[in-house]
Amino acid sequence: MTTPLRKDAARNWERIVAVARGLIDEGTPLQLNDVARRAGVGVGTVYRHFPTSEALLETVATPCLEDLAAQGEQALADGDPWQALVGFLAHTIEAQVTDASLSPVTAAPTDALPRTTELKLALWSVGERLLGRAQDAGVVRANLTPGDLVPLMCGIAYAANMHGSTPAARTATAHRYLTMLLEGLHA
Amino acid sequence: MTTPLRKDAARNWERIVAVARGLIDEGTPLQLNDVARRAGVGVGTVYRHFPTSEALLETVATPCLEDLAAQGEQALADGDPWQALVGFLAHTIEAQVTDASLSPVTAAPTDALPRTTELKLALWSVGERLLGRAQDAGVVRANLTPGDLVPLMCGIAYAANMHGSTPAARTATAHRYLTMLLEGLHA
Amino acid sequence: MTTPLRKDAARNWERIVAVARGLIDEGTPLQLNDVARRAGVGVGTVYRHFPTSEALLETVATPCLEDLAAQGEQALADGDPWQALVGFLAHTIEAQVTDASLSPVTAAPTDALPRTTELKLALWSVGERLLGRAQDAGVVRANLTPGDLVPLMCGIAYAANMHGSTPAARTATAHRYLTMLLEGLHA
Amino acid sequence: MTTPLRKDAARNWERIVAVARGLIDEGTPLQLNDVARRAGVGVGTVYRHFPTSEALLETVATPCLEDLAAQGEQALADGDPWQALVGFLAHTIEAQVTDASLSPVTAAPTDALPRTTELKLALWSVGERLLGRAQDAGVVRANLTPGDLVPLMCGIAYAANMHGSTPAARTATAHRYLTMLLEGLHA
DNA sequence: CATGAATGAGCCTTCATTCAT
DNA sequence: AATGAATGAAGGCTCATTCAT
Repeated sequence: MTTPLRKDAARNWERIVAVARGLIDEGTPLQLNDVARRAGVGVGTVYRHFPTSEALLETVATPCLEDLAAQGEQALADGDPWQALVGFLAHTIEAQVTDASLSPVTAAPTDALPRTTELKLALWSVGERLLGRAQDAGVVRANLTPGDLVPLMCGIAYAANMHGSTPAARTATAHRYLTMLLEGLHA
Repeated sequence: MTTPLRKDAARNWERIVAVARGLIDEGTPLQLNDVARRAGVGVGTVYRHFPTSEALLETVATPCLEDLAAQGEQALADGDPWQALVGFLAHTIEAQVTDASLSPVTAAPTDALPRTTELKLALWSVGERLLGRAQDAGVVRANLTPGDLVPLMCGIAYAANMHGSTPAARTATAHRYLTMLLEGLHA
Repeated sequence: MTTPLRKDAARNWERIVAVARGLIDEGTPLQLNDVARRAGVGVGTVYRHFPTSEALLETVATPCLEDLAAQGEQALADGDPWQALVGFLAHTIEAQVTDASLSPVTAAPTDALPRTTELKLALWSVGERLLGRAQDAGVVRANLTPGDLVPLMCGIAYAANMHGSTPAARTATAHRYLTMLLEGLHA
Repeated sequence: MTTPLRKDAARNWERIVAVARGLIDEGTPLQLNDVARRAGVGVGTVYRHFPTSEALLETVATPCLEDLAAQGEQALADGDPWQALVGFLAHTIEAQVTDASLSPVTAAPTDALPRTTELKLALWSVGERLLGRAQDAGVVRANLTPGDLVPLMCGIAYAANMHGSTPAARTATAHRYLTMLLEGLHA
């Protein structure tokens, strides 16, 4: 139940997040001073909205995480447990490879924003359920546990990022690696 | 044709590398000033031996890389192409997961020491030959290329590090992930 | 269109420039750390106001350069072309000999502040016009070009500084040397 | 009465001076470590021969100073006092403009080597005698004192160095400036 | 709420000089 | 005599964070 922001405060918030998004996309390290300057806003303002750079980073990543969670929920409605799981995982790594804000957030052992923790849990839970369904249906081996999903997706994204230099190449490689892995898991 | 170091210089070199090894193991960032202080040596001495922290890092990583390369060569002598490849890859991720100096060196697009480049190339070449043999023998699918090996090993190590907190757990997980992947690649 | 500084910022700015002025006068090399300490200000503050020591040096020199430029403009109003030129040149070397911030700025092939470049150009232009008038009036030989003025003034200042140790002696010597030179140029 | 150097020591001495000469010519700052490395000699050796970089610099400058002193002595034999003085001064600035080791030595208020002091005095004395002869002969105004000669030559060299970028241009300019000055002094 | 000036710890690096070998 | 490793003071600069305005 957050108090709605004043109109000008909201505008600043938007600007800051937009600038941060841009910096992350171009691989520039997130420095709050820098963000403030580019957003045409005082440092203090940035600090008020985002006490740490992690908070800002997580804010940038949030929409993408929400998207993934939503897609996971939809996947649960899919009649084919195998397709549902595979589709969800494919979405996941694609996001990881495409959106540079994701890896650091996923890898961080601790979160700056409660919302991030919430979303991570949600994703974990969706994965668990999708995996459970698939294993119950006998289409995925038993030696894969819910806790493996996130690390494996991150690992594949990491590998794909090492391999390819253009976003397109990275996406293609990520899918290839995912397929290899899934073939080893398909029962 | 490196001139052998004077005895005192050698002692300092050893100390510095040992301190660096310790810092890396405990996850402390490698700062040359810090290294100097802990090694009980002037900053200048560290800089004389290692012009950059990358050079020091690579020096720490070198023995491990040499080991891997040697094991790879031995694997080539193995009569079973599948076992040879699998064994080599297992050694590789185990090293990555065990020795914190390895990942940054492997991931770096450029090397500080020529020796590092040499070793990386050697490892790449060994991997290529082991993979080639296995594919020629028809035991590994064709959709895996030599260029995939390094990224995949790094990715698995990354995943295993995310998953487990103790070295032992990480090693076990890494092996499990490798096995999953290999099952998908076994022809 | 410079935004006027906040009151406290302005006070720091003044302090810093004052300290720099003092250091230059006593021949101490300008080191921003040192300036900060003496001004009772954080290093960062100095760096915020003056990104390099050259910028600070030029800031110190600016008022003097502005003065010279103004005097040059006034000289252009003088009815006697010879007196106008001589007067301007006399002011110039006097300044060079008196104010230690000037020589390094004049000698530098490149400027840190746009304002400095502006002022140098203005001075060059005034000199050119004064010389042109004098040559047109036939009171100065033709073998002197506008480009000679700055080097010659600097050279005379340099010579006067070598010769005398007290400011007064240096000023006197500078005038004497200027006179010698002008006698060789008077037509 | 210096003890003659051992043959190898002499060879090192030569090498060091030659390297220093080169560095000065190319405008590189004289750092004894650097000199040692380039000369293929230990730092200690350089320090043994030249306790400070000034000593080395002066050693490099010495032959040129000796040359000037010799030319001054010859000039004293010239029947024409004006020509003798002018020729000597011309040689002097030409040397200053051509040989980068000279200005710092001439400008330094204190010398590292006794030989340097000796040579400076000799030059001063020659100048004084040449000037005296010319003033006695009534061809040079009285308002020029012996103590002015060195500063003026240095000042002209300084001016010429500011003006021209190639050695040839600098030499030409230096002569032009000298001529201007002499015209003002010719009686 | 917003601003952005100020802070200063902290890291990096160079270089003159010494001294054990 | 020569060597060159070692030293560490000294200076340069950045950046996360605070707080007066």
